[in-house]
Amino acid sequence: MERTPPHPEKEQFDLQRVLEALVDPVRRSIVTQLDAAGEDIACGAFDIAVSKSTATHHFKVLREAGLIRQHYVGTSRMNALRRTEMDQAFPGLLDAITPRVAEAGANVASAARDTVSARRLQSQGIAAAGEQAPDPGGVSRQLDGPVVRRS
Amino acid sequence: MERTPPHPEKEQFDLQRVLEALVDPVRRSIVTQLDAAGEDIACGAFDIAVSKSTATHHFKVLREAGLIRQHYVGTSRMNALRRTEMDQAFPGLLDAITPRVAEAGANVASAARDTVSARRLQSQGIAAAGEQAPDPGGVSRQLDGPVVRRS
DNA sequence: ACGGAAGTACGACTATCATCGAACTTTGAT
DNA sequence: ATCAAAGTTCGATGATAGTCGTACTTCCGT
Repeated sequence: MERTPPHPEKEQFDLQRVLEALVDPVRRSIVTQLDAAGEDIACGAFDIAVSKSTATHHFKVLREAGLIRQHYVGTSRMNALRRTEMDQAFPGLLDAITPRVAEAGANVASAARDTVSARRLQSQGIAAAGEQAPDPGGVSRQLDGPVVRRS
Repeated sequence: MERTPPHPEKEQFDLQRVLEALVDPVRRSIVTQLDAAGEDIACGAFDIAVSKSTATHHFKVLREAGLIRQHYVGTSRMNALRRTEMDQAFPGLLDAITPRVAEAGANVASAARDTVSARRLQSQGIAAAGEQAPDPGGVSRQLDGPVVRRS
């Protein structure tokens, strides 16, 4: 491999694609973790509750939307948030969906209140990664095997 | 009827729900038109290329996400953008997805570049409402009959 | 050279959702 | 009273996208 996968240019960023990428809780979680870390993170080092193949899919969607930049380091694929470029393309967007850490007198209902919305998560058996999710099933960080799909 | 449908409180706004509402091009177009108009608009007065029943569905999703407020005036259902509340709940979000009208020296790639993404639109036979969409099919504003679905 | 680690690719399965038409309701004119 | 306008509700349908497992590829130690 070695050859870095295709990344869109900043000028080619498409709002529709970006939103489609960000609407998925798992992908938004990836973006959030990258934003919080402030440094590159390997695909396998994320706290997400999906199988490897599914994770690959999510990273691909994020990359094609221009949200992350990927490059290899050994067998590991590192991911970096394309903060600056995204901010230039769609000012305020990442800030809006990134959990705020309690903003002084500001409203409480920020992205921090994003409980990773149990709704679709429950219906698909996804364990809420970080946040304050109730996590009724007790699952929260599987090692290798993906999430059990009830029903 | 008369009785106004259920609207979520500002404190109940959920990022996941809001994003799911905004990811649809038709719904985002509705929000955009409301934002541009600055005043209430009746359901039937929007420039969207879907049938009435589908439109009803979209308005419901927007309302349940807290993006719009609906109330009856005669047989017409008026829609208002809940700008202030949304801005308090998720600062910058609406600004980020609302087409900017060329912002001085700022980057060009703003939400204005959202060509309503032909991608899924084409695949579903949706006519791009406003914007600068190519609109290959020539359809752009159906009176009553909805969009033809090719294949 | 071998084996494991880290991902990717591919095909299959499901659930969701945008869409429509037809039937129904409500309201305001005529 | 009647009618039309404006929406809603109710299935049905079709496409998309998230998910998984298996098989395959690459790279790095040992």
